[in-house]
Amino acid sequence: MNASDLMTIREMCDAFDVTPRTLRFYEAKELIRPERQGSRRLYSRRDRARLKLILRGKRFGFSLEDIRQMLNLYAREGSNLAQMQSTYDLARERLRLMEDQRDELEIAIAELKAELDAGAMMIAAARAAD
Amino acid sequence: MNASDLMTIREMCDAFDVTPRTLRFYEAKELIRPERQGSRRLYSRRDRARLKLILRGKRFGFSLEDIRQMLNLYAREGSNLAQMQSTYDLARERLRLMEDQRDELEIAIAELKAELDAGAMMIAAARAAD
DNA sequence: AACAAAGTTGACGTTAACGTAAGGCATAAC
DNA sequence: GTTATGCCTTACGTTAACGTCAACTTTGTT
Repeated sequence: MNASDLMTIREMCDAFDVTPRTLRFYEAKELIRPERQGSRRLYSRRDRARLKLILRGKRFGFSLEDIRQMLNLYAREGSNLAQMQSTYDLARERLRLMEDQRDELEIAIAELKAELDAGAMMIAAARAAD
Repeated sequence: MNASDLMTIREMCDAFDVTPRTLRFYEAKELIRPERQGSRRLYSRRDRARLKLILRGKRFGFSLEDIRQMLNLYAREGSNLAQMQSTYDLARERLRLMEDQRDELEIAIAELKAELDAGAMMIAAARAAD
């Protein structure tokens, strides 16, 4: 990080634990827009903030396309009510999906555990009969 | 289901809520082996049992390849200790993965909820200032 | 000047689990 | 006999998020 607060692609990769390919990919998908010094990309503080949001979105299970839309809404006019609302709705929907997924997972875990208990008994039986 | 207990592909689809493509795909992947009457597939009780196991495996998050191996182990010699053990190990590993996934999901849900609460307040504020 | 290190732009490859035609028998109904 | 189904095989298409070259240009180092 130099005086003007700009970072090279490698510094970004080290800082956020991503590959150059990933950063270029996000740029191609219009999720970030680093400035250029000649042909080299230089990432500003703002770019880093966006990347943070992107990575967080991914942890939440949003697709890059979802994230792009939310970022654009966010950026265009921070105070547009309708846009904030639609971002909000999107997030709520995602939350429901995540909760459903968690519930299904919980059920599957319980079932698999039961299965394993039964299987463990069968293995023990086979071993005993050996 | 006729006298000999065999079902056509369509009956199978209706019974298990899958598409013909799916059944043929599973067959190509050597997960099921329906007999033929001419070129037509006919599914036996045994095939249905396997399909049940396949679908259950999918709910557990196993890949078709995992499932294939487990079915083969299961079928070859029901009482081979080493084989049962490896199936068991695979299942235990999968269980761990599922539990990890559930935990991460739980965290992400909590984070997203917090985010939404904050967002809700901002929207409310914007609406009030409107 | 010469060479290595870092960055750039294409562009094809990967993975899983099917979807989706396209074109062709075959059997069942009318 | 012919239309209407139903089934068959073959094979390319799909989706997401990058990975993995290849072939250059640019920059830094000695």
